[in-house]
Amino acid sequence: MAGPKGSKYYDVFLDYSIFLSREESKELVLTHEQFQLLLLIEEFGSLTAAAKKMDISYRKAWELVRQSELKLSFTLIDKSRGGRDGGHSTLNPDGKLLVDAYRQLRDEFDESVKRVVKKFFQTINK
Amino acid sequence: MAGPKGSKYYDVFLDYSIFLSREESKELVLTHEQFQLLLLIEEFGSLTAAAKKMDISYRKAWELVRQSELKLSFTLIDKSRGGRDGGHSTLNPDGKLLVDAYRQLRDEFDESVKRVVKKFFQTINK
DNA sequence: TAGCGATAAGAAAATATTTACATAACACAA
DNA sequence: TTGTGTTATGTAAATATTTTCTTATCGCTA
Repeated sequence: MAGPKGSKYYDVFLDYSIFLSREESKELVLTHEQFQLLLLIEEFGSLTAAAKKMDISYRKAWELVRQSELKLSFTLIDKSRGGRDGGHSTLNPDGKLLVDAYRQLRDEFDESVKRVVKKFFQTINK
Repeated sequence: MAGPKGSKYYDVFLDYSIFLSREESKELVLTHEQFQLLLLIEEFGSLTAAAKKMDISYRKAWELVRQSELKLSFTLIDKSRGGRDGGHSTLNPDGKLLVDAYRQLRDEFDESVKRVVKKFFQTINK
């Protein structure tokens, strides 16, 4: 999925999200949304810009970052105020590592999705 | 992740959820929670039992099923009231196919997670 | 030194979600 | 014909989340 025209699954897409959680308590540590935000911060070097791209308020984006770092108990982002451009936010080395692992997993997942979807449509068309 | 003792990622787990969405509108069609519910309905043959297992109210579980079928515009579950046991809910052939695809993807994802996590800890320990 | 654009953060208002409650139908069995 | 356990569904109450507004700080630049 997405399936071929005429299939029940036309225009429907089998998708996934990646997140971090505590193994024992199952508490969410980093949601898919928080990962997306990190990717956008990396791309734009700005929390304001990332928030706009995600179509959420700056206030919410700021809270997402705050919660990410609070839950992990280490920082992911270097932030600064003032200066020529008003300030910026960039991933620190820990943030980069995490985002790199995320990207690797995403790439592997994308391949899995393709394989399984192909098999699915072979099955329902037999 | 979960990482080795002493690692920043000790007790933290890299995880995922699978869902269905509309390719163009990005509208959610079947959430992870709805997939979980289908799995439990398959296992127990009852919406009431599945709701209890998921620790949500019957009312909510019923709404999740209703929305699933509404969004897909075809049914996934055969439901009946009355009878010896009061009634039951079971997956119909479409429901079974979907749940089977879900399980296949889940199995492939689990392997991917293992691979990537291993690589991650090789990286941060070098 | 005034302005600009970004981060920082509290608080209230607006929305959305979830739970709780209530009532009913259904079909079998005792 | 009454009881039992399930599905069916509307409504109100309770919670949670998100947005909006506001005020502040920071450091370069004109």
